[in-house]
Amino acid sequence: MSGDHSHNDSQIDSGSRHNDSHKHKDKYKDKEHKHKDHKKDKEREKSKYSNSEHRDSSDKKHRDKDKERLKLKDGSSDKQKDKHKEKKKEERSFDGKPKKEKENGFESAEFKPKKIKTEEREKKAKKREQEEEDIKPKKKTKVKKGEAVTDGKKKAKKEPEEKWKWWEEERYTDGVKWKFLEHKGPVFAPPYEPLPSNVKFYYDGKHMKLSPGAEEVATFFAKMLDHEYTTKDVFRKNFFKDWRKEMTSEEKSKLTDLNKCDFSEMSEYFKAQSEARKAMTKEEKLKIKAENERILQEYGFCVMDNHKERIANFRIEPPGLFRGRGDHPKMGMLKRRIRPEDIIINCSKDSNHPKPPPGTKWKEVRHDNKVTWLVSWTENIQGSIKYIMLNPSSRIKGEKDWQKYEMARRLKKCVDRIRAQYREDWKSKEMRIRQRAVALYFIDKLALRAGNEKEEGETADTVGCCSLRVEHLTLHQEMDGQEYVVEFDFLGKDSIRYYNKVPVEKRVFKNLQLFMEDKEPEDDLFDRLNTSILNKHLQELMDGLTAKVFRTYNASITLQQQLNELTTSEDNVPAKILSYNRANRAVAVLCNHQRAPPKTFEKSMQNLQTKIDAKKEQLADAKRELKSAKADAKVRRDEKSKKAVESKKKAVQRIEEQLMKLEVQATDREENKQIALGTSKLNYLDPRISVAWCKKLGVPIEKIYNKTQREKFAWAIDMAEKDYEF
DNA sequence: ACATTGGACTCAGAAATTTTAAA
DNA sequence: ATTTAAAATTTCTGAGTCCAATG
Repeated sequence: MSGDHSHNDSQIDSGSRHNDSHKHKDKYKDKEHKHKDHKKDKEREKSKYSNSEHRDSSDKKHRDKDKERLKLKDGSSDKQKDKHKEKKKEERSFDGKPKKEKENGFESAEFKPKKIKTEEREKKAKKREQEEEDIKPKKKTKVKKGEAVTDGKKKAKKEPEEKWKWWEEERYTDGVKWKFLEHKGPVFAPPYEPLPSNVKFYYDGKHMKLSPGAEEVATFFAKMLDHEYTTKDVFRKNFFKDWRKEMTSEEKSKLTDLNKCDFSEMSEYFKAQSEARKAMTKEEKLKIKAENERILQEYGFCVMDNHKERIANFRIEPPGLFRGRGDHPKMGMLKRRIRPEDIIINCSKDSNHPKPPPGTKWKEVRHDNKVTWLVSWTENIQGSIKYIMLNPSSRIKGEKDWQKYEMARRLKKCVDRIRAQYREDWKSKEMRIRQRAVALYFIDKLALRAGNEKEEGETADTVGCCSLRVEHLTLHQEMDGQEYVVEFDFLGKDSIRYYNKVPVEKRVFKNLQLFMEDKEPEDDLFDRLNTSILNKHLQELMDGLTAKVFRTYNASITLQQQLNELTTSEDNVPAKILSYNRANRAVAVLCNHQRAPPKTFEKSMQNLQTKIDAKKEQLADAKRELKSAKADAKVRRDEKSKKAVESKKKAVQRIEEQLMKLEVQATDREENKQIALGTSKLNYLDPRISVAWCKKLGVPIEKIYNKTQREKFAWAIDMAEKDYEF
C-alpha cells in the first residue's frame, strides 16, 4: 500500500485554482431559492399528515407494554426484554436469515453472548466505574453550586451499578428503533443581549444606534472580523443582503454600503469580554461549570427503552453567520435563530412530553419510533433538516456501528470475487459497464467516496468517484519510471484536496483514455454512471453492499495488516504505540484524512527537540556517574558502593527509557503533521481489531482509546478476545 | 421506468474548552 | 505552589451517503 498513496506536501492547501473553473455558472440563485423553500415547506406540511397514519398504526402495535419503564437501574432485567428475546429466537429459527438479520449483515455467531471470565469482568467494571463517575448521570440531586465539581472529583461513587450490555441482547426488527422514549426537549440558544450603550457602531464615520434586530446580526459579523473570510466578496455580499433584511426601513435606507460600516468597537468589546472570561476567579468559573453540569443533567439524557442514555447535541445551534467549508456560495448568510415554533419533538405517546418554554408552542409533537431522533428542525441555509440524536455510546448508535463492521467483514469474504468481476467488466462491450467497473476499481483501490451529484450553486464544488470530471485526472503514459500513471487532483468532502499519483493497470488506463476522449475538462468522467446505478449493481453482488462499505473494509483490513507487519511482542509499550499510530496513519492516508498543521507545530517540535537534547545530556551525566561509581566499587569492595553502582545503573536505564520515549514521540508527531487520525479511528476501524491487538500485546486499552472512545466502543472492548480477526 | 427530492443517518475537520505538564 | 503553555479532549455543525417516496 505504500507506493499507491504518495501524497504531496501541497495537498493541504485547498488550492484556490480548483475553485475557479466551475464558479461562473451560478451567480444569482437567490430568487429561485426562496421559491424552493416555500415549496419545500408546503410539501413537508403535506407529508406530515400522510406519515402520521403510518405512525399511528405502528405505534399502537409497539407502544403498549412500556408502562413499567423508568426503572432506570441499568442491570435490571425486565420481563419485556426476555419476552422479546423469545420472540426473536423463533423468528430466527425460521431457517434462512430472518429479514432483518440479513439486512443488518450480522453474523449469527456474533450474537452469542460472550462468556467472560468473572474476574476479568469485575476488573473491568471497577475500572469503568472510576473513570465514569463524573459523566455518570447523577440522580437529580440539587447540588449547591460550587460544591458539585469538587466532590464529584474526589470520593469515588461506589454504586456497583453495572453497565448495560446492550450487545448481549436481541435487537429490534422491522425498523422499530425504540418502544419508549422520553426526554426534556432541546436547550435553546441564550437570548440576545443588547450591547452596552458605550459600544458604538459607525457608518461612514458617524455614530449610529442600531435597532436590536440589526444590532444582533451586526455582532455576528463583528465577532468574525479577524477571520479572513469576512474579507471575501461572496461572504460580504451574502451577509449584507441578509443583514439588510433585519434592518428597520430607516436603517435600510441609510446603510447601503458594507464598506462604510465600522464594527471595530463591537469587535473590541467582544475581545475584552473573552479576556474577562479568562480572567474570572476560580469561584466564578466553578459556578459556571456547575450550571453547565446542571443543564447537562436535566437535558443531556433521555430514557429510551428502560435505559437512561446520553444525548449528543441537546443544544440548539445558536444564530450566526453561515460559514460552509471551502468555497461555499452561501458563506456569510444569516443562520436564523431557532424558536420553539420551529421544533418538532419526537417521543413516545406514553411519555411525559417535553414542555415548550412558557408562552410558546412546538411546531409538532410526533411519535415515530421508526426513527432515532428526539428533536428536529429545518435549517434556513440549505433547507435541510437538523436533528438531535443520541451519543455514540448509546445502544442505538452502537448497534448500527457494530452492524457496519459486520457488513465490511462480509465484504471481506467475497471481495475476491467482486474484484475478479470488475476486472472482467473492464473488457465489456458496454460503456456503462466499463465505467462502472473502473469507478469501482477506484473506490476499492483508492478508497474514494461514492460521489453523489450535488445541486450546483448550492454548495462548494467538490466531487467523489462517480462525480469526477475530466479535469480532475491527468493521464501519464509514463511517469517517474512507472507506466500508466493516473494523477488525481480534486476537492473531496469538506473541500479537502485529494492529490495522488497512481500507477494503474494498462486496461484501466486505456479505458480512462476512452472515457476522456472528445470531452471538455468540465465534463463528467463517468457520464454513464451515478451512485445509484453503482449501488444497485453492488447490491446484486452482495446483499447490503454499497460503495462506502469498501472504505470501511479497506480501512479496517489495512489496520489489521499493518499491525501485524509493524508490531512485535518484544517491543516495549511506547514502541508498540508508535507502531499502532503508524498503522492508524496508513489508514488515514488511504482515506485522505487531513488536517491543517497545528498553528504551533514548528514550535512544539522545537520544544521537543530541546527536551531530547537535555535528556541526552542527562544521560551522559548519568553514565559518567555510573562509571565513577563502578570504579569506586572496585576499589572499596563494600556493600554500600555496590549498591551505589546498582542504583546508578538503574538511573541510566531509566533515563535511556525516557529518552527513547521522547524520540518516539518526536517521530510520531513529525509523521503526523498534517494527518488526522481521529476520523478513521472513530469511524472506519473496527474497534475489535484494536482491542484484540491490545490484549495480544499487553498494551493497556487506555493507551489507544481515551475515555469517550472507550465508551463508544464498549461493545468491542467487552466482546473482542485477543484472537479476534476482522 | 426512471429521475428527483426529502429524510435520516454517518462522517468530517476546526474551534473551543479542559486537562496536564512545564516553567 | 502558581502560572503558563501545550496537549488532549470535547463540542460544534457542515458535508457526505444512501434509501425510499414521489411525480
